Amino acid sequence: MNKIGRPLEFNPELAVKSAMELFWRNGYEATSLQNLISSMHLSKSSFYQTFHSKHALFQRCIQSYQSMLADSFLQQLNTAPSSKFFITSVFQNIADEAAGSTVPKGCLLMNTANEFSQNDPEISKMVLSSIESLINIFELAVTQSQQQGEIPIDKNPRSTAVYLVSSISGLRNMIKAGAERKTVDDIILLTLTVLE
Amino acid sequence: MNKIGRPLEFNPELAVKSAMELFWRNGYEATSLQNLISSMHLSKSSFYQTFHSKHALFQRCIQSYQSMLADSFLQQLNTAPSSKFFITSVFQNIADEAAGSTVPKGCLLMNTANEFSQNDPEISKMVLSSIESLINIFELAVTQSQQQGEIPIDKNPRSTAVYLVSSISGLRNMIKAGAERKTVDDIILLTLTVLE
DNA sequence: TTAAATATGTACCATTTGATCCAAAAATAT
DNA sequence: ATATTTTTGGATCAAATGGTACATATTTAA
Repeated sequence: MNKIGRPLEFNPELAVKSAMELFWRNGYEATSLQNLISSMHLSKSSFYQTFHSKHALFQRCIQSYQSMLADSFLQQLNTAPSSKFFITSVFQNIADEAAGSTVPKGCLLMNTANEFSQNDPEISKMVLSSIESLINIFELAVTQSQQQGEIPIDKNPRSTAVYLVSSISGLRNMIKAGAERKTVDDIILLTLTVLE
Repeated sequence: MNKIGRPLEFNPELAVKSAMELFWRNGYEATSLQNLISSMHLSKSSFYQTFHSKHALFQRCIQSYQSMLADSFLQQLNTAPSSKFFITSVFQNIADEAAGSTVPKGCLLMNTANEFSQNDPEISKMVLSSIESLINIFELAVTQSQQQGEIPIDKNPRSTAVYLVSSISGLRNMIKAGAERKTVDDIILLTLTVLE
């Protein structure tokens, strides 16, 4: 199947990525079409022809975010010295958000859950299933870590994974709220005692 | 000092309360002036004369929310059979959000931290100090509970309080995301093991 | 009863919102 | 070179945004 007609002057994947950055940083409502087409470097007509609507683009961004995050986690898990090391390093990386100079963005999935709550069925469904897939990764990590003798065998992997994801969400909230580094470290310390 | 002129036809306190409900449920951006004056039952001119701007009203709502929540917590803490009972019942009450038929609203303070992140200095400051005051209540509860012999004396009250607030925030996020009741219960169970 | 003070309703404001339309430009395949 | 296909820029859209102006209504104090 050959391409016909004038080719795109922009990279849709890259455009989605910069849109995702905007939504991630500012949320759905607070991101205007102007903001989007400016940072995506495309015209309004190209925008609508390619992405159909702000809402549709947002869904695409959520999916892009979810797969980006899942890939990153799985890669980290595979290359970590141990599965428990992976878990702790996830928390440590988040803590660095609190120390960083840039405005903390949190997690796009949780931000979206927060902004939309259950008011947009389509979005809700995507967010929930995305979070579910992240939970699965942590469940895998916990199970592996138990096999590696780092986490007591009596802990339920699924429950532990859900707890970790919930904790991460809370931690990022605290960071967004402006919690100091010490506070963040205290939270992480206590959170991880559950794995012992 | 006598009142002069035509008296108000509405109760400002009550109006703030219904505005707070809206902001709580939908967030700042997604709540329009139309939404506000409709549910507050007042005209645009009365709105601006009394509350000056959407932004100013929002700040007032945050303050109202914070004192409402603090009062409620302190009252619950004082009437609870034990301080640890207070802590666990806070989590149980939140869990009921997940079972309830209404759309979960989360916590206005955390919702706001999430929506604004660090982009509005005035709001940020208010949110952070409000959260701080909630942390203090939990710190008091932990200290009392330690004196009552329910929580090990080696736990740091402040760290534990911060952990609890962070956990609550995460839990409410999960509920907003649509987590099932069983998932919510699992999270709570693990979260509270830190107090043992 | 009159003057001062305040509240209210209506009309209005510029700006921004997300979205559409269409003519012109550009690239490909034949 | 031409027909086809597609992109692009700019004009335009109605609706909604937060906010203001002002004349009118209503109440109080003197």
